Amino acid sequence: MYITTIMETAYDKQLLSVIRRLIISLRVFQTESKFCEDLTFTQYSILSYVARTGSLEMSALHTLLSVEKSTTTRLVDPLVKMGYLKKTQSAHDSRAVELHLTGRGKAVFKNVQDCISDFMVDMGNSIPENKREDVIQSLEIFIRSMDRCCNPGECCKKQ
Amino acid sequence: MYITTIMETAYDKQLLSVIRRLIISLRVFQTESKFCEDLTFTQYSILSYVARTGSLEMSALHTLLSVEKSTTTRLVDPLVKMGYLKKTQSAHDSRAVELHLTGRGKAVFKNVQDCISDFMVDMGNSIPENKREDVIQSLEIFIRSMDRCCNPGECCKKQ
DNA sequence: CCATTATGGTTGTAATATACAACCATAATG
DNA sequence: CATTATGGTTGTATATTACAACCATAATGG
Repeated sequence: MYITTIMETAYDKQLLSVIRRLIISLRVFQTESKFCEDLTFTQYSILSYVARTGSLEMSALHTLLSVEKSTTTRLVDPLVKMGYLKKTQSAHDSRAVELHLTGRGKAVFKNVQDCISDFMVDMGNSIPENKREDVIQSLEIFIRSMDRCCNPGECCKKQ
Repeated sequence: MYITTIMETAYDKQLLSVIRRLIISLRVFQTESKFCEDLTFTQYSILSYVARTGSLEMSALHTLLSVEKSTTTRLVDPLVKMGYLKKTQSAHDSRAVELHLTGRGKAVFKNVQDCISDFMVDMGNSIPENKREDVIQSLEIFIRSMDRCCNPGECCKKQ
């Protein structure tokens, strides 16, 4: 009983420490790094979502990225300016905007994709082969538990 | 052989997807959320590093946080202004600044700690008990592999 | 069929996190 | 003692993001 308590405390500390280090390590994907073709990770993600579906509405995109619609506009903007994405009016809702890859967009996306893919392979390779399944699965669990417990207004804000 | 290739590709995709979702889920800790006592997660971390060591130099802190020294100054600043931290000159190096918790700082830290601790317990609880060890371990592996493969100037920037 | 409400998107404004460069003071080195 | 290195701050700039206000169009419900 006593031991359980101690171990639970230790576990919480580990969790906290892991979260801190995760945030630091994941920083590579957020600010600093223009990957290749001068795109950020998020911009690459946007291209990849559009590529995957052929044509994507802004509203779908802001759901995928989990950001405000205004932020979506601002993230997409440079991609349009650089000529990688094209905006067209949706057929069934004249308010909605559809995103498409341009010819150049496709080419650039292919490049970045290779680049990111190299990265992922590298990363995958530095995880011992027999652990890979576990790692992914654990990450899934971790993410789910974070999402479950961090509903806005709940925990930590209850006070 | 063929199957292996396919599975490796799938694995990379999973990794990519997991990274994206991690970034989104961890956002709670970064911008939005003032936890309690109007502190951000990073500010809480700073208090906790100082509390742990009793007195901490700025240079040690920017190593712990993995940020530029100028950023450290700016993160610490509000905590000093709010009267939670005190800066003193180091005894053995008159250039160096030591951080200490004030009385108020200690009280506030205690509060936030309880708050964060609740959060961690919640989070821990939403991970099935028999998976907890695995999750932590996998996260450790994941972090290590990210740090190993993302050295600045390496992968993705090679081109 | 029109009035109200909801939705999709953009723009204005602001906060935060962060880096890099320039700088000052003090230490360390040779 | 001259040069170089280190600890910290301040100036400046960029990216990410939110919220609020707004416009246009859609949907709903008397």
